[in-house]
Amino acid sequence: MAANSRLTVAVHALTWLALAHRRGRDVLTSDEVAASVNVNPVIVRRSLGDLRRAALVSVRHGTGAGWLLARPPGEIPLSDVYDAVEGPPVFALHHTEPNLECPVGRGIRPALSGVYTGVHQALRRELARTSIADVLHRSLEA
Amino acid sequence: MAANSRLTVAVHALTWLALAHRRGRDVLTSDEVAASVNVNPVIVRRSLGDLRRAALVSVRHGTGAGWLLARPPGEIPLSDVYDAVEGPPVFALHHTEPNLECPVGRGIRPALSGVYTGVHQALRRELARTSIADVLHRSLEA
DNA sequence: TCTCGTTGTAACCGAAGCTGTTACAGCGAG
DNA sequence: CTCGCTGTAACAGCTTCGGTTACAACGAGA
Repeated sequence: MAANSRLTVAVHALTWLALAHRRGRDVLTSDEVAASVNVNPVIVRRSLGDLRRAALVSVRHGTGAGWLLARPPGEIPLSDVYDAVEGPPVFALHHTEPNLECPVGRGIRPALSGVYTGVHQALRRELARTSIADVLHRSLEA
Repeated sequence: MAANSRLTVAVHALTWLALAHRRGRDVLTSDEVAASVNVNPVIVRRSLGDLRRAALVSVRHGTGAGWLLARPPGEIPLSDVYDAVEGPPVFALHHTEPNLECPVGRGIRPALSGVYTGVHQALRRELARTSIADVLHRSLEA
């Protein structure tokens, strides 16, 4: 379980909220979401907490508490979900400074930095092509 | 040091080999490469070992041993380097099977799998736009 | 055939991240 | 005031990664 499943958990939770909304149940508790994703409720709360900070979901306290979508599912691109839950970038530069007496060591960091920025943008652009509504639609037709 | 710097190390090593070749020194030892990247020589050997398996570099044993590029640097796109050294994909699906009694749990895995495949292809397409020769050129002009 | 420098790996350590779990304070509708 | 759920801290277990040491394998040259 090395690779990140955070985006998967967040998308699953949002998709489940979208389906519940379509069925007339706006509010779901983290236990209900956790039962579908099949992870611990605390994981769901951590994930939905990130999404709340990004204003993708709202939370209700007190009796009848739970989570609900803050936007229509068609207006939630996966790139927004990625920005909300994903931390460090895909590739890292050197963790120890390269040898600056070597011409390559001096100039390679800005060169690679530009490449990695382009990769990150391409990744977000690809994720932006799909919305939560798309994921829900494709999940139901399977 | 969470994120992967494996691609960075491999590209740095190949770029350094390319510059050495241009200066008339075809063969470099892993100690020489490690001195520029500023990492342990074993890390370099592990990385160059991956690149050798992908036929991007050749190795010479015995006296005057070391590594040399197996292709002109202009014909080594970073996507090939990525394929050679990078292991698991960027995103992971659920590590525990989602609840199959939920409609979302049943259909979301193929839906997300398609999205992640598209992201992976976009990432490789972006990396393919840059070659080792490009990285060397941009490093020297900095 | 012997020497010697380098490659190629295996084994282990420490640090860091992610999931999973328990525990508990905070909140608010009723 | 009660009660259910949120929000978060703290800790354990697992995995990955870089770092390091150690050693067998290899081959050009003497």
